[in-house]
Amino acid sequence: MTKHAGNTTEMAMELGWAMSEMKSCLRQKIQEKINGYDPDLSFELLEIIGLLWRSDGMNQQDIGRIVSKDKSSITYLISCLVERGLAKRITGKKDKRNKQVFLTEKGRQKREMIFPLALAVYQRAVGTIKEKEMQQALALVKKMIINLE
Amino acid sequence: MTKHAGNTTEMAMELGWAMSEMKSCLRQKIQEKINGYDPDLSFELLEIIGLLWRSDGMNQQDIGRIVSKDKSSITYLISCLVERGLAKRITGKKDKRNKQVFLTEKGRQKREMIFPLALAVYQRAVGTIKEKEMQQALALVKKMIINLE
DNA sequence: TTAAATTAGTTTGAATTCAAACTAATTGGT
DNA sequence: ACCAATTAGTTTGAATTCAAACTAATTTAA
Repeated sequence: MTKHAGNTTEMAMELGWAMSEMKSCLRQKIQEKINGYDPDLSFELLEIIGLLWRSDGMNQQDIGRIVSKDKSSITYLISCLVERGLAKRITGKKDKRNKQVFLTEKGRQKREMIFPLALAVYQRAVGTIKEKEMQQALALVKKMIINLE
Repeated sequence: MTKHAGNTTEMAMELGWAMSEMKSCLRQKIQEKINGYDPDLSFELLEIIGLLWRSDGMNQQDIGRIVSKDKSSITYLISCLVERGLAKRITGKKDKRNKQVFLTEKGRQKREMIFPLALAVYQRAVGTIKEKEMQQALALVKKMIINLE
């Protein structure tokens, strides 16, 4: 393998670390903001309820696919949301194996206060980055995922 | 905020998901390969010992900074490596708060077999992606991190 | 039509994670 | 010189994570 190709692989490892750092920063910043309003809502729970805020009634499998968590983790986190009265599971009529997760009224209401806080952190992360640049980074990460499959 | 800027923030969220997916894929692929040789070495432990393979004698704080894990997680993972006879802690002479983590002979030997496996997965992820493209993605993620600080 | 294979979600067990509080050591301010 | 503030790492507790095995339901193959 050429030195050139070696550099790209080296950068891929650095990208992995940078990605971990970015996720860690986002998580801390967002958690800090949420704690002021709802200390019982963790960043992990927010990832799930955030999906429901944008698309109520998703099934567990789809939720797991989007956030890339094991289905047993999804079961655990959804149970936490249910325990907190923020969501409920409804068994599918057509396929009883399927369970759709819907927001409760309380869960919907949380959106009003919490979503703008999380959004603001993402906006801050974006700063002056241009849409074209973000698009290219997204496409590259997706390409790497495809290469791994 | 303009629609344009809204799209970039939306893409930043998608980037977050894609990054989680990529990490999950890397982790599974690498773990599969390692399991054939050393089922006792998890991907998480590999992240740490991998750093030591490239830079023996790092202190715990620096290790934590690079992989973006809480210092208590670093304590836990290093203890696991020590338990497995792969690493040892040496207290710094100049600053007794500091502990450097060195590989044992056994830990060094693991590199020979394991490192190429992990490297191959990264190489596969890179595929035909060019150095310039990877560089741009890395720069963007780093910019987002800076924007969050 | 029946049975095997597959799928969606749950349970279990252990590993990994982080926040908070702690100890011990060093640094900085007076 | 002394003490407060800070730092590096550890401990504790609880949350989160995934792999494996499970149950129940659906799909596929014979």
